[in-house]
Amino acid sequence: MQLSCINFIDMIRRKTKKVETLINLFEQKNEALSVVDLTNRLSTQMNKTTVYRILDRLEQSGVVHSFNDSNGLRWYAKCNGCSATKHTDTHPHFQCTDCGTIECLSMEIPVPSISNRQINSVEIMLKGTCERCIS
Amino acid sequence: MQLSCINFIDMIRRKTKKVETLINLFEQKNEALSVVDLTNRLSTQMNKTTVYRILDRLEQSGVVHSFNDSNGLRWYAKCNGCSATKHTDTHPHFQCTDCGTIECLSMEIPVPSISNRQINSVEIMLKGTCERCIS
DNA sequence: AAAATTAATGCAACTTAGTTGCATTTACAA
DNA sequence: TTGTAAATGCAACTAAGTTGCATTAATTTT
Ligand SMILES: [Mn+2]
Ligand SMILES: [Mn+2]
Ligand SMILES: [Zn+2]
Ligand SMILES: [Zn+2]
Repeated sequence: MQLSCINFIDMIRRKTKKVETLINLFEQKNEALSVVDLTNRLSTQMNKTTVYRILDRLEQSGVVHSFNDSNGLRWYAKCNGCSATKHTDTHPHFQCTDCGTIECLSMEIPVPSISNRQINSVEIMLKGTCERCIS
Repeated sequence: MQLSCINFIDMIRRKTKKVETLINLFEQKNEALSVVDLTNRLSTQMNKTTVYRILDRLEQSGVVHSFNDSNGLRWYAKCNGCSATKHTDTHPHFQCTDCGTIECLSMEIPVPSISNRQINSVEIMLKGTCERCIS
């Protein structure tokens, strides 16, 4: 956990305090974080533009990857084994329609190829009710 | 083609000229249409608010379904065998990162269930280069 | 250590997709 | 024809995300 965090910092240009703050949030749980949530939670510590830019840098470094949910909001989740040059972690996500939480799933979902088309990435979002909201 | 179009109109409350215009656009190709594109193309024929509202009604009627692409734009595509009460057509989509076009795919991609979670829908987006842009 | 360079940040203004309220018009039924 | 409910237009609004530019902080060079 702590080790991978250090690896993360190695990938980006400057390991500032604010960058560390962002990375630590992603280390805590195996959940994605929405930018709206992050800018709110960090509003006293840094400007929202800074949040956007740090997330952008983290993505380019292969630390996190981004996607949009069906409400049009942008989310980020930590990558597993990606780098600045190789973004290969395309795990599926699960969003609870009750609480909005997005979990990162470790399952592999095989996708068939399509003739005459080049598939570069696959985004899979399962939607339903999460463990907490189901009971 | 023409028959299914008539079925479509039966599902919604009033078959106005503008509603027919929208439905006809979806009948033409097996491609999804972005709301931004639609409001632009129809800007001389109807207000953008009307476009949004008609699409909303068409979705509630089971004529089309909506989703968001990774650029945060909302898209609509025609449903296959859905109704106001049963939205079961969850076909995957393919978006070309060159031209932006989104195709509806007829393939079935099996998704495993997750313990302690209720999966209600699955959204799958393949990204890459389409037939036209690949050559 | 001081100066020079480069990256990171804050702030305000901006862009734009999508929504809302309300007045008006159109469609349909009584 | 009259009454009622749905559909539409228009303007104002909301909010996520972006951009430009001045300032600050970190790193490198001398
Ligand atoms: Mn990744
Ligand atoms: Mn459907
Ligand atoms: Zn939940
Ligand atoms: Zn293309």
